[in-house]
Amino acid sequence: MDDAVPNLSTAQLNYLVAITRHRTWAEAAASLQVTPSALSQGIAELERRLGVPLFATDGRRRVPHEYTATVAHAAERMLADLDQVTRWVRAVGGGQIGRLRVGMIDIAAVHYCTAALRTFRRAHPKLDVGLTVAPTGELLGRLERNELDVAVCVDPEGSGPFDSTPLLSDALAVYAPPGVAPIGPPSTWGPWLLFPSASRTRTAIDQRLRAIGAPLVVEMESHQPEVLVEMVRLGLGWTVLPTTQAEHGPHRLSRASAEPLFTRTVSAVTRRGGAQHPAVAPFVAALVAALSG
Amino acid sequence: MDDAVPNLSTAQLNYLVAITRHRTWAEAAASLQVTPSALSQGIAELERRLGVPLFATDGRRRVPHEYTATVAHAAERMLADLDQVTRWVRAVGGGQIGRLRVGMIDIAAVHYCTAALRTFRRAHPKLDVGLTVAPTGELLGRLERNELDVAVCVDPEGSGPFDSTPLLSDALAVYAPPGVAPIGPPSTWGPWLLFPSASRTRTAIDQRLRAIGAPLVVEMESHQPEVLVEMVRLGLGWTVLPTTQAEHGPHRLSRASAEPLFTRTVSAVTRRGGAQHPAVAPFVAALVAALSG
DNA sequence: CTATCTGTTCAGTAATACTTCACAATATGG
DNA sequence: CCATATTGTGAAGTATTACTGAACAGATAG
Repeated sequence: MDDAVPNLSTAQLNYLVAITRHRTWAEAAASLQVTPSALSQGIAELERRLGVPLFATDGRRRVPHEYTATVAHAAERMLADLDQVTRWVRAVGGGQIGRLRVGMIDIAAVHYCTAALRTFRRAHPKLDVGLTVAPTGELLGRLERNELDVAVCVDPEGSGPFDSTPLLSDALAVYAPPGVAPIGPPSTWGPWLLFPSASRTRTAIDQRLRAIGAPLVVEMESHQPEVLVEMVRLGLGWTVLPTTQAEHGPHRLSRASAEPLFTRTVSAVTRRGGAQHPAVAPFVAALVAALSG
Repeated sequence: MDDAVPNLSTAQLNYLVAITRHRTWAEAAASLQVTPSALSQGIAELERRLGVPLFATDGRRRVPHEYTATVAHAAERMLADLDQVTRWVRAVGGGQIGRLRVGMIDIAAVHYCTAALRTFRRAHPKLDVGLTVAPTGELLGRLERNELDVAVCVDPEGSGPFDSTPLLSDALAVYAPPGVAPIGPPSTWGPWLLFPSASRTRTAIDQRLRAIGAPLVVEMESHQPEVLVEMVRLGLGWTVLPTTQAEHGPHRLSRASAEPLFTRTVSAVTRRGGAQHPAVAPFVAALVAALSG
């Protein structure tokens, strides 16, 4: 009988995770800077210690079992935990200053948080604040893999292992092309120029538009609100945007209806777990102070 | 500069955890079946790879830093994850049947779930169902350390990394000694024979009794409801018990007040995390079926 | 068929972890 | 005060382990 808890190395877990992230083992080995031989032997050793084969051999190709994905996922989680606590203890115990990896959705980076970011950077000159701008879904994925220390994005509302601090409410409204007047009932609205279908905000938009009976004919999709604004100004269709993005800058749109279609909560989100980068707390506090004052 | 994610072995994490769980390093080394020298060198290697000292040296004694507890806690979590996924993959991938470790509070084991347990064991003859009976707090602790696969206990209500499936509502009522009549207002009740102060249910009982204005003079404490029932029958005082425990068997108590003092939810609780023992789901399903039908 | 990609296997070598032994610093007890 | 046990550390030797490099075998493409 094998030991209750086998003695593995993180390198072996890394092997497994790398394999799930690359199409071939050779590619995975290259990404780890080891020879394919080392990878092969490492996985064999891992299987031996777990006491269970992780890959079946189909001809020359290695095919994972159904349960292998679960093991790989657990390995990924353990490595993320290790990465998190390592960064934390180095920042704290080493007395270092370190690097704070911040993610933001575009509207937060270019509108809501610009001043707060600048102020925070000035207050912590030795802290290297790295900023990544991406949609909410991608930011949450990175947070889960511990590639970010904190993200400012749409609140995940309890889905996934996250803690969130609400920062502000963001209203989204419907905008018609210039010259459409008077505005008819929702059944006459469209066609639409919207965020891409994969986006979380888009899902919410579709839901709300359907609820009020607007036909969902989508002409174009883009992640860039400026593009959508321009297209609407050219009369190509209608759109739904955060009011701050549509009614800001030289070319403003005007609402089809005075009241917003719906509001979403923008929050500061962190990966759940005891060990956070020590600069996260002051950073979130700075955001809260800047946005409430 | 060290690697982003250092290459550790689970043995090293075990060293750190063992040290936190024993008073001296020699004791910890003995518990791991290695020499003190190996432990010392292993910790030194761990510190080297993390790039941070975990223990300061005060004379001859080694004293942990403040942040060391956090690292140890993360290590504990990673080891629990590993243990969990290892058991799971061995049960699934090895085609084994394995052992299901069930925990229950006494009332569930001897009253609510006896029939369901017997039926489930008969339906899965090759599955070794190990049953541990203990108070809720202890069961949750064991669950967190992955010493149990599932526990039937008072619902933790979101505290801790648990998922829970509600099974039933359990009413607790106040019982006076025989011959006390008529029953006066709550301010005349007592003295009390109750569960021990450390118990979760006792905390809830105290809170409710205070709320209705009953004086809290506690004569005796016991974990065993049978003992409390007997003492009340002998006229030594009043008690608060689950109605099913007090009004069952040959020597029944009668309530001081028809309506229960409060109700608690008994749930099937598991440790949160992707990899569960494959028999947990059918087991919980069997409980739900038996208790709802 | 050749060429190239895949993953495996087999040496040989470098790194690593462990035990044994010796030792320094603390108690404990007479 | 001096014995005596105990705690943690360091050094040497040994066994295990992990890696590289080369040779090998199945698969696929031109």
